[in-house]
Amino acid sequence: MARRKQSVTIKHVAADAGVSLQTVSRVINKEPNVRPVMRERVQASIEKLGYVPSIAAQRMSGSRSYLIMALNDRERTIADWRKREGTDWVDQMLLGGMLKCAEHGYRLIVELIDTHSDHIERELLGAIAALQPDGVILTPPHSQNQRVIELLRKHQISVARIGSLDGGPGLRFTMDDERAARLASEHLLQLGHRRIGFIAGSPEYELSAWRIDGWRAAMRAAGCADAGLCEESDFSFESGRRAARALLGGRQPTTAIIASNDQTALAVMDVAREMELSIPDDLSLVSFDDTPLVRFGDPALTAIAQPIAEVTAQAVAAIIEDRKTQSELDRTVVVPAGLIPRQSTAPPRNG
Amino acid sequence: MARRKQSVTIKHVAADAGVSLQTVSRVINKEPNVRPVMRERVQASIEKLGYVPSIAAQRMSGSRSYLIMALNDRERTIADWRKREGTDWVDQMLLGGMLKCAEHGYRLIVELIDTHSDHIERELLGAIAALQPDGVILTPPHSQNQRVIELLRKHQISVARIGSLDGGPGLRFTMDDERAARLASEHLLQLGHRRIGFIAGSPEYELSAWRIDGWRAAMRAAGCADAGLCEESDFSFESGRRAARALLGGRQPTTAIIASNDQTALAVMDVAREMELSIPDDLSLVSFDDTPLVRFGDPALTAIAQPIAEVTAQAVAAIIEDRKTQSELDRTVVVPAGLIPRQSTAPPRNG
DNA sequence: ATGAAAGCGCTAACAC
DNA sequence: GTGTTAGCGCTTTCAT
Repeated sequence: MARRKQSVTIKHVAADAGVSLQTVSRVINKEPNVRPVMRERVQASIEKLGYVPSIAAQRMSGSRSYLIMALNDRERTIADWRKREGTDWVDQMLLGGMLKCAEHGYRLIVELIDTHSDHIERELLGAIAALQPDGVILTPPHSQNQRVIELLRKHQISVARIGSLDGGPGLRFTMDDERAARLASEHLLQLGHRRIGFIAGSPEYELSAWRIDGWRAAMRAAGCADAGLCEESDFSFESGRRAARALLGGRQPTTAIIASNDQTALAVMDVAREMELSIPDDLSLVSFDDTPLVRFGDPALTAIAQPIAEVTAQAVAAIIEDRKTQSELDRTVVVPAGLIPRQSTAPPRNG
Repeated sequence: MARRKQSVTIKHVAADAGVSLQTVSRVINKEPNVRPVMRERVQASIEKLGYVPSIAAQRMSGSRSYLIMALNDRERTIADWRKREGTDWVDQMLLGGMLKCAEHGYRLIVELIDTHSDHIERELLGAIAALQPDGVILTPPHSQNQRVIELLRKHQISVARIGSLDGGPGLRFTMDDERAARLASEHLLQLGHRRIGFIAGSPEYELSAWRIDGWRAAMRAAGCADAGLCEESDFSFESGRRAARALLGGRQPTTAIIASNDQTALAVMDVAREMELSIPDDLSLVSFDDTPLVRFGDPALTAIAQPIAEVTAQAVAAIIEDRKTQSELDRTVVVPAGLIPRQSTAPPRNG
């Protein structure tokens, strides 16, 4: 197969503008030490010839690949895609990430890695070797995986971690899950609920603990007991059902439940239906994911809206900035999630 | 900034195996003219060192970039992502496309291009120059854009077109929209409907006409009049409402409607609600998209399920095959969409 | 069947 | 400020 060559290269531009390759390169990369006259002349040639640098070539010689990898848990992501229930985590990452990337001539590329695999390092190394991304955006649970973080650092790849604060210095992003859980709890407390159950997410996720903290803080601030009102889940529908039955089945059933994601929230609705509990009359419900099923279901659920697009956009921006900066960035960025009240929360019956 | 180098390169493997670079390259690319002994020796070194070729370097020298671009309409895609109503077209493309790519060491990269822009060629040229993809998967309406197809052909990029048959030779994929529309119509005819309205999609889309054809064929085969029963839309909710009002507002309202996508189907539900028509008692409804809102709404809609993941997987496979083959491929692949009966279709009241 | 050499498009380092 | 040189990791071509 014939060698496929670039139609317009930096050489063409250099020839057309009557300057050296290096000057063109400097203009492309917005480097200093180019007279405005030259700069304009080169820019004109670029426009005229419709020149766009090859990112492969840029990567080969320079330090940048103009590629940012969005790393997601393979199993969960594929399961969501297959289920087709509208979970749009990846879409929101693309929305925020791709657009921000485009502003800077970068591309976002989605990559799936097994979380529980022994050879997670091998998998990741493969992706790194193949793509050589300038940066990686880690989502839970990868964002708290020390082996992953270490590996990326060793390869001098900028890392933005979403939903994890442990794990050393770097770029950390949270949606302030603790505050979000507090908001949800306070919303229910204000409606008059006292026995508010909490379905925690998988303990493998750092943010699961934050959410419990927020709920517990709110409960205690209001003088409510929280003992026995927190049930664990693994974010799955089935584990949500188990948790819901535990919270609703006892002698003192909760009058409200906060579920750590959409699946467990739907599970609560399912159990409530079985028990002939009406939402919100007999039971109030808050979902920690604002997915389509949650928003457009009957009743529409009060939910925590996580600004995933915004967080991803900021993560991309931070990575690009990190590339330019000499010193390694070390900061935490908070893009708070908000509460959207809908029809699933109301005062308790005997409130 | 320091030059960031590959940790394990083909050189390391060659040294470790005691062979030339060339032999390693041959093994990587599964080329002939390597003795089994050598091949195994090299494979062992690759495994041992965890070597993975750099796709940037592969692209620089060879003819392949191991990148496949999935091109989507920018405006529509971003609108869907922002609306957050669960449209999962891109997700399904990723599901089918990424996994198939992974099998062959390829990556799928999503790219958004304006459809109505004058400088669509410039945009596309930019993406081509930057990424130099081996292949591009075109979705409607790009898949029928002659300028786009021409441009890609000129750059020797394999093209797989989904949802377009016009536009010359190449790899064409359809979900047999005509048959799908026929299935939907026959389903309603069998239930006893005679006045079945059809909300067509945007006439800019080739497949909109196919669907009309399928519906019309079924109607005529059943001896039903179809005059005045087809209303145009642009796939938007508002245009769906207009179409629904036209079909339901006259003296002889239709007893069933087939809507060309989820938005127009939801619009029909909206209008039906306003007119106090019950679905399916007063009106049967079929949606041409099987999105979450359609599946989990109340009532759950009878829908055409489009195998987007499967089509994309096949498109990826065809592109990769096309790269290997000398002769250019020219064929049409049909991955038929199916009908999923749900609660929105029933015999007409006076049927 | 295997190896050596040239070059893809670009940038870092250094000269001027 | 600007140009020159070397080389990134790999594949192609050609020689052996």
